[in-house]
Amino acid sequence: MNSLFKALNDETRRQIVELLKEKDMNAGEIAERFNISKPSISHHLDILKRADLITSEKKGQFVEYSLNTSILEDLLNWILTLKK
Amino acid sequence: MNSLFKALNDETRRQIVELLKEKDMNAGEIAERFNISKPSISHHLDILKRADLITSEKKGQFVEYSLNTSILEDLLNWILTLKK
DNA sequence: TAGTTATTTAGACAAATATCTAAATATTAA
DNA sequence: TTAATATTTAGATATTTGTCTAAATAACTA
Repeated sequence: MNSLFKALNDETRRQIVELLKEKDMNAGEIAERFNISKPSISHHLDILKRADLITSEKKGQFVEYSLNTSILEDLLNWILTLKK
Repeated sequence: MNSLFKALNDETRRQIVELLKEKDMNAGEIAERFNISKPSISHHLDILKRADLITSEKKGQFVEYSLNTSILEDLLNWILTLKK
C-alpha cells in the first residue's frame, strides 16, 4: 500500500500511468513526452514497477512498458472502506 | 489531486484517516494513538486539512476533527478511469 | 487574575526524493 | 568487430518532508 501511494505521489508518474492507459510504450517514447532527462524517467519507471503499477518486457533493444490495473483494486478497496 | 495524493502518502496520515472513519476525535485523542509528538500530529492534521480530507471545528479548548469523504470521489474517479 | 490544559507555530535537523550528467550495459546494423 | 541506438546505473546535489523541542496562543478553572 505504501509503495502504491508513494508511486502515485508524483505528477510525472501519474502522467506516465495515464499515457500507458492509452497504449503500451517503450522507455524512449515515454521520455519524449516529458521535459525530463531519460535517466530520470527511467527512475520513475522503476518506482512504478516496484509498486506493481506497470510491467516491462524487453523487445529487442527497446523495453516496452504496460499498465497493470489489477493492483489498483487494492487502492480502490481502501478508499471504498473509508467512504461507507 | 496533488495535495490529495501527498496527504495520503504517509502511513501516519492514512491511519489518522482510518481513525476518523470510526468517529470524530479531537487533536489530543488522535495524538494519543501514536508515538509521535503532538506538534508532529498537528502538522499531519494540517496536511490532511489542506487536502480537504478532514475538517476541524473548535469546541471550547478542544479542536475536533472529522473525515470528509466527499473529496475521495475525485480519487475514486481518477482510479476508475485508469481501470476501464 | 493566575495557573492549567489543549493546540498550533517556529525553527532546526536528518532522511527521503527528484533531478542532473557521465558512464555502463545491451542490442542492432554495417 | 566497430559504430550507433536504447536503456539503466552511479554518483552528486538541491529541495522536500517528517520529526523534534521550545515557545506562542487560546480557553477553561480556581
